[in-house]
Amino acid sequence: MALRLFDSLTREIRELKPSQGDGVLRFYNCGPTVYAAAHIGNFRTFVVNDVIRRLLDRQFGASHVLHVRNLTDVDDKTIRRSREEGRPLQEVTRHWTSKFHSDCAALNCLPPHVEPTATGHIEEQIGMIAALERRGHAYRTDDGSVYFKVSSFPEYGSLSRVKERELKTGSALKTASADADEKEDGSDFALWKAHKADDGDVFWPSPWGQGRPGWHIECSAMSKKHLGPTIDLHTGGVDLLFPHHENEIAQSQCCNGQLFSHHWYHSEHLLVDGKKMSKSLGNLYTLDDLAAKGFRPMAVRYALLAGHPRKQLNFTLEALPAAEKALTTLRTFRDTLPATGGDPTALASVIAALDDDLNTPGALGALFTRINQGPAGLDRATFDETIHLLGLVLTAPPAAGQDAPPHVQELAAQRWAAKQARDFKAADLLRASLLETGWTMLDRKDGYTLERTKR
RNA sequence: GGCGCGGUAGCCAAGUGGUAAGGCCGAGCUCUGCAAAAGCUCUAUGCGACGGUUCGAUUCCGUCCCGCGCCUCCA
Repeated sequence: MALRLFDSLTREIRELKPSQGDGVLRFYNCGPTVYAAAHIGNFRTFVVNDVIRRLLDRQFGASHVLHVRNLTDVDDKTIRRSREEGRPLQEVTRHWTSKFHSDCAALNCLPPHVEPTATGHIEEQIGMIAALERRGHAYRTDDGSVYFKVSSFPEYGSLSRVKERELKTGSALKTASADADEKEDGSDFALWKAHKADDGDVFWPSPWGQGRPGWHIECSAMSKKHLGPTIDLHTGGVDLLFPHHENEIAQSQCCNGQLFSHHWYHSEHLLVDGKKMSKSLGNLYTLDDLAAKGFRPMAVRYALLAGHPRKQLNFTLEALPAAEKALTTLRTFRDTLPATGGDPTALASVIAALDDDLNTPGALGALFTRINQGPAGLDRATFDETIHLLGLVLTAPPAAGQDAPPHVQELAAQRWAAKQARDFKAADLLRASLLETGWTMLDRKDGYTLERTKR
């Protein structure tokens, strides 16, 4: 079995394979803008990409996969944040980069092999822009900015079919961006942005004067530097399809004179309560928000994988208890398995679902279907190997109740004593008293634990 | 207005031209004094509506209704 993924460019499901002689699969995944804590919608994309990475590792061997995921550490949002907080840009982006890393680790996402930053590749970006200018694909404006001339690239729009829509709607597409006046054409986009007062001390020297790179060029430059001019797979969220990826194709191909990426994959958005997340709707969650409600990151990961990656997934808080329960079932089942000696192909149906355009809900369904047939013929090695592809970690939730207040501890001790004395009437009364304090006593084999009463 | 996606049980969600995976919830049962945990069983004559193609459609085609996303720097 080989991994087949939908390709946004050709709009068909195609097998992934390395295009170059060294057999290395070159994989570029558009990363986050580090100006705030990433929300679970962002993480849907990163978790999905993590599963892709794991499947690629499995298929081609970990040493034959090169995974690059960038950090956007300079743009309007990061600069605005820096100014609002009165802190240097680097300090802000370093902080949120670190937060992103710890969140990724909590979600058990494998780190990419290279994690380049936009500010770390200013030279490369300037080099590409200069090359585009030389080749007649870019032009300067009076304020010292440089724009990509979309009309110079006839294939522009092939990914998003933006041309079709423009032909039909004519002038219906309004250009709302602030720099519209400077552009020759509404579809042109910034490669280099001249320094403005709002940028403060964020600028670099360039052949066009002080300024900073446009957003799209960073991915073209970093991808080229770390993976070469032609890559095998480029991914991101659907919202990046246009204009970001469309612009990347234009820049890279006009600059390098060769195909940019053999395969494009876009994961769909996560909706919360039926709507796209937004602060104004109050339905935007970060991992910390959910942790505060008592949900572990692994439950979030499970919930994110419970929907098909190319379909909008409607996330609700109710999904998390369901995910926790499902993880418990998986863990409990795993513990009944012998270490080895089972059929190594026992879970082939799970892997087949993943290989078939990353059907994660189908894979989970296949997994539970097999589990419901009982443990016979399955061993832990095979089970773990399969679970590893999904990146699920099946450790038990931390024991709750150690922080019970003294009077609760006292009641519990009394009840335990009553039970040992087989005075069940007293024991039941004490259990009722405990419930009133908001705690539940769970009898174990050789003792008991205390948990906050659920609901 | 354009482009794209979706409407499957209380909730979430796969899937197929041949008669509906799975998870959660709920119900019953087993086992533990009780409770919890765990295990077992059950839960859509039905897949937005109406037409069409077909021996047969939830699955293909058409129309309609509803929801969602994108349309210049949002994963």
